[in-house]
Amino acid sequence: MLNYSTSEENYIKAIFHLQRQDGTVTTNELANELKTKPASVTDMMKKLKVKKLLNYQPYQGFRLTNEGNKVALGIIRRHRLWEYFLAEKLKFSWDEVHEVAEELEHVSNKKLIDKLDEFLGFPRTDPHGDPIPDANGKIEISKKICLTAMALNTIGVVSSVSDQSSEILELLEHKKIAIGTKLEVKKKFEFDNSMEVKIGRQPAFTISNQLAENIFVLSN
Amino acid sequence: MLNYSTSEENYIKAIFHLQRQDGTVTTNELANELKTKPASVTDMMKKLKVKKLLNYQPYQGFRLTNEGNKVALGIIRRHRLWEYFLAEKLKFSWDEVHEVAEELEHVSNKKLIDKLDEFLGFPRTDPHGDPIPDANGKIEISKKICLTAMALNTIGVVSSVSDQSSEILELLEHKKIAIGTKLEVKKKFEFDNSMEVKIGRQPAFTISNQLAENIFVLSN
DNA sequence: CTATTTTTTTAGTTTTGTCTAAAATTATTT
DNA sequence: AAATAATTTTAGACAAAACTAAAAAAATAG
Ligand SMILES: [Mn+2]
Ligand SMILES: [Mn+2]
Ligand SMILES: [Mn+2]
Ligand SMILES: [Mn+2]
Repeated sequence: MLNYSTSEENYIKAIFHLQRQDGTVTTNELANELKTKPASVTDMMKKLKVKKLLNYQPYQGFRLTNEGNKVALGIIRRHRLWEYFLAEKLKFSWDEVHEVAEELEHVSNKKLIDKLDEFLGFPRTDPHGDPIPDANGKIEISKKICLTAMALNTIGVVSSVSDQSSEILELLEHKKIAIGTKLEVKKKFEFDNSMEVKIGRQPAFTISNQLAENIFVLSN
Repeated sequence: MLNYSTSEENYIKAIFHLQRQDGTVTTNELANELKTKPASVTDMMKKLKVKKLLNYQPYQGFRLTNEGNKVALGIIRRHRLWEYFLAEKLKFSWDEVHEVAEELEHVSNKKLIDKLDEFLGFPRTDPHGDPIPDANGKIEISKKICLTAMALNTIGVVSSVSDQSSEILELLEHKKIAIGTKLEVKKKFEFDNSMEVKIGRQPAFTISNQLAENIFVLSN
């Protein structure tokens, strides 16, 4: 497998994540995700097309080819293994690991990553509950669902929070919700899509729809 | 402390190492070390001068400023900590670690490196016996000396080999010399600067000057 | 079905780091 | 000390990755 620049890798990974949700990815979407300008995206899409990582016809949006998906899974493997290493071995907290892994993921030495995987005991998920692809690029289907999608009276373990702003962290701290917290959904209100949840035997409390949309749990 | 590009860091580190030996470093020396062209070196020297990392007057060679030395020690700290991690935790052999550390050293997140240092138990030397600068950039003086500089009948522990070619490794393997081997110098010959050495109680054997110049030991 | 708005692409620059070829400077011989 | 050789710098070009402004295409509204 060839080697790609840091910039190319960041584009490839972003496309991979966006196409999970949207099928085909658009120029503006990707520019927004990578905090760059649409013109820069178009330039890179031409490059990735030449390298056969991308299906792209002008104005038609883009998807990764099979080869592109393989490359993306390699980057995600490196990212998540480093996240696990940082949290588990270096005792970083779960909200600090992403930024550092964003750089470490670009050191692409196969032996390094496979030995790291072994050293870590072949972990199945990263500190956010996302599955780690194996050495062949195989990845389990994520069991994470959004809090808004949970059935009533079922318990889920908080595994990740999509927004990483300090505002959401402040609110989560106030509500005593952290990664690992067990939440039970007791009621949902049609009017504003707010919900009441419980932690263990404590009294139920209310969560707004905006907050619930950003909380993901591993269910039963 | 500011952030520098991978390319800048590679130049800074190379100057640091060359000036240990030579006092002031020349354009050709550095070009040769970094496998680049003299014109590229001159360009970069101008940049590093503007950033006040370098004392440089055209045609006069260059030296790092105090600030430049500090930056270099930070890079060397990262490099050697990663080398230690690769050898000690991931079980890389001593001749494989350098190449990977050459990339990892450019991920410059202070917390990452200080936590890594702690995780590793604050090691004092890397797998080649070279001292690791502490978080403040303090570094012990290396006790490594060249095999050619050893006194007769003293024992030294092989700690590094400056050449890393497969040719030298083949020869070292044949002579049963590895990192950690205890060598005793028994005789030196003026004619070709070859020497006779012993490993433990085994019979003495001959080492050429070219080979001896590339072997470094920690003595008593 | 036009007209307007939004999205995307193109054209032309900029910055960083590299290179080759030529010019300038310094070092070494004779 | 002048000629020659070696080293270093400059000038000009190029590739990667970004940007701004303008043009082109697609989507949406009236
Ligand atoms: Mn990244
Ligand atoms: Mn993650
Ligand atoms: Mn390096
Ligand atoms: Mn080393």
